[in-house]
Amino acid sequence: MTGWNVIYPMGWDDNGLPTERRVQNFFGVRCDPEHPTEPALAEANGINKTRAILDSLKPHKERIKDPLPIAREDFIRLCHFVTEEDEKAYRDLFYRMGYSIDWSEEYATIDDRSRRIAQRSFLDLNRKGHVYTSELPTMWDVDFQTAVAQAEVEDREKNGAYHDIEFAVEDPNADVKSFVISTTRPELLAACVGVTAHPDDPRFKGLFGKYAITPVFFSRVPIFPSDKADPEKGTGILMVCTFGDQTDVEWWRENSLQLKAVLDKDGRIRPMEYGVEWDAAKGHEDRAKENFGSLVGLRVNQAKRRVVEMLQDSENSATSKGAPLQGEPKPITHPVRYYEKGDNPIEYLTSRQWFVRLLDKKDQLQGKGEAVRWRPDFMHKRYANWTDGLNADWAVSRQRYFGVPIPVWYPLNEHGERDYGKYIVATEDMLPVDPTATPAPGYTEDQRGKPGGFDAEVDVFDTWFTSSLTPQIVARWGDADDRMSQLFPMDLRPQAHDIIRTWAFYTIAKAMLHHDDVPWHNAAISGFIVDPDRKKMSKSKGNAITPLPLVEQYGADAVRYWSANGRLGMDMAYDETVFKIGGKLVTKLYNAGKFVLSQTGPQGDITHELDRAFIAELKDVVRRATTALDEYEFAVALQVTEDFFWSGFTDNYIELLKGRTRNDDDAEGRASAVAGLRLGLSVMLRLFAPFVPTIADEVWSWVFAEETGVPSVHLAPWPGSAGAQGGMSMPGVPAGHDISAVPAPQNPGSFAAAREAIAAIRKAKSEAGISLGKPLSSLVLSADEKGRSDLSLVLGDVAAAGGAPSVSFNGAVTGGDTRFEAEITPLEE
RNA sequence: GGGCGAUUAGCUCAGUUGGCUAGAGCACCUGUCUUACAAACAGGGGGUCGCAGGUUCGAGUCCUGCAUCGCCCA
Repeated sequence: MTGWNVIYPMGWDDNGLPTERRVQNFFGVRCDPEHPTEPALAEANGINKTRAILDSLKPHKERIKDPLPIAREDFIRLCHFVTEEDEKAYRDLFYRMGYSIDWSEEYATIDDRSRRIAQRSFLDLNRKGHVYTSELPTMWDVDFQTAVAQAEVEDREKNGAYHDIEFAVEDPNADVKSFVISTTRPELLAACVGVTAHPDDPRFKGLFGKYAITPVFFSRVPIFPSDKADPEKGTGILMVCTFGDQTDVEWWRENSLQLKAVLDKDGRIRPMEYGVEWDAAKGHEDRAKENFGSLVGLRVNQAKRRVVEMLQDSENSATSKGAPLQGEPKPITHPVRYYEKGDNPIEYLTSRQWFVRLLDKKDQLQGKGEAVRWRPDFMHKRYANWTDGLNADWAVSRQRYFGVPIPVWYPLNEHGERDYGKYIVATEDMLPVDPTATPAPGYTEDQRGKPGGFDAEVDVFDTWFTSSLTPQIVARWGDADDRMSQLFPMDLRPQAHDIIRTWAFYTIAKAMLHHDDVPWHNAAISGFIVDPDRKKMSKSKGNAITPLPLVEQYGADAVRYWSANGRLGMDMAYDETVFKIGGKLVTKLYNAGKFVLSQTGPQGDITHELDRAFIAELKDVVRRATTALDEYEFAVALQVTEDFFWSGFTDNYIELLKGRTRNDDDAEGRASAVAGLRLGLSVMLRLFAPFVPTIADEVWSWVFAEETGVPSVHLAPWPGSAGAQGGMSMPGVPAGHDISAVPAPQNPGSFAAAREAIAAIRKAKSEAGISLGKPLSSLVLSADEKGRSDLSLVLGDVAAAGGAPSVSFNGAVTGGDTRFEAEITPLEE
């Protein structure tokens, strides 16, 4: 409407765990890459057919209890079926909501272009030295069995218990022969590789440099000082395990401690011979081996119970002073880290992953964050705080199936072992590529898995690795039809505040690493719709609402009206009355349009003072609404428009004109009235068009479409706009629809004065208990000099609207808060 | 523990750089079938602006502290 050629693409983020989980639950299957493909499944062309085939392989009831393993290829096909269904539902909803999306610009993060550009991103990062693969302790979800990134982890307040456990000091000559540590995770005792306390803590100063012996497993571990140990917490001395948390990782690294990985990728205790592969104090080897053996295969919680039992056995003491467990466990609540989509706590496992180097670029990332205009401003703080608190590089590899493959292979040595240092990256011409299906450059397929041959990376990218490229995907970065120079950086990223640390952050990071630029100039951060008690909506709490039933009940315009009331960055309490108000606005627009377009009369210009004064106010409304929209303050624009529509246009201007539009004796005044009404309606429809597009376009279609040759209000020029921008073609503003062509009134206060006068007359009629349409035989207004002067040019309209033959004046209003007061005499019947 | 936001009428919310008697819609009360609209219109009542200090001629607005709620992070 303002003449700009705007791109508004639609992208579907269909990679990732939620899709996989839905497929697993919906079909009763699980992905097993070792499993052969099922030919029948390849024939399936949709959900129903697929279910029938699966039912013939294994009944549904049994599959739900014990999921059917299927090949990766088959699994991915099912993922596509599910995402297609979901996307269809959203597409239908967005159509009904009237979003002006360029549907020809639709893309999905799993489609060929997105995969190609995501892999191109990896190639570029690799070329620039920003990626590396390494075997490191990483946050791991034991249910999904994948690495997760810092951004995907959240703290949850959980019940736990401090267990006080006695350790022995190895040195027989030490002053202190034993000490007690306090831990919430006794099951990690077998992974204990050190003990630490604060360097200034007098209780433990003498121990530093000596060794401790753990109970139950009789492991010899160093005692070292650390500033990070809190003397106030627990007993002030604690065990370091591989790995309980991020601090353990740091202690392990800084002190070159041993690695005792006790947990397997599925969250169970690994088979390992304590006292054989891992040391145990002399004479205790068998005991250590037997104790650990009883834990093998147990889940974390089971292992915890078993270790606590063993800690109650004095035979397992390292000091021969009775049971190592001191007293009863003390219940506490404490924050526990979870993968945001997970049901069991995060564990720190050592595994090989791919990383994007970000920790060394915090300053640059802050600079780019400052170069983006955040709306509202304070949202920038969220970004800055997150960037400041980064403590790990971005782990981008995921041990999942439905995602963009990492385009990498590894050469195998003569023993068939991967040489990770010499990894092979795909070449540009291969993209998109699935390395498990295509041989590495320079190799042939028959060398796959053979000594001296190659082996494919099976991991896929984190879903954010692709969705952080949405500007580049839309701009087709690096493709033959590249549009980067026109579309990058983009103008606006609209998104909610919960994904500043992920979507916004990673998108800024990628734009910086690839282009040393910002991805967009503005970030408009919306709040959430919260339930009437201001609680976050969630499916599991049962307080969530979905838009479609509301669209069906109240109409798309009412739903849009409601959402347009939300201020950027502010949560909005769900309030159904707002839909009703939106519905009333739609009805009112319909009725006002019907009335205005039914007024006929001689053709003519807007010459009357009242009409020009009304248009002058309307110009101001246009100016304020336009300014607000320029600042992304759409709620303000709507409110300014709506206020004037009700109190300026329908309740007053239309009412004041009803006399003149029917006055056969004043052709010029009548023509001016009809023209003023129609221009007013035309402008109001265009101002409302972004908010209530359906009714605005409906009313436009009745007369204006044909009259102007502009078939839709959404193609009509924005009131007061400069016309076509940047080479776009726009229809000119048709005669009678151009607000700027109307001359200024003689007195800018005319319309306001008429409005106040009519209010005074209404008040008098209301207080007299008579109908507002009741004709008057006399109408006397009290007004001061200024009031009389402001009214002088519009008296005829005021008298007609009041139902009086004429207006006479009295002295100024004494007291009160109005300029005008009316004395009325109803006409005798 | 750190950061951010919010707290204004019964409800949902505006209130721009400090400045007339703090506003809107809904709800409530009263009136009106009025030639676009009764899913309407008109009139009216209703607030110690979370609390306590401070700055100022003047504070819903600025400063300090506190309380409550929410979000983000540790």
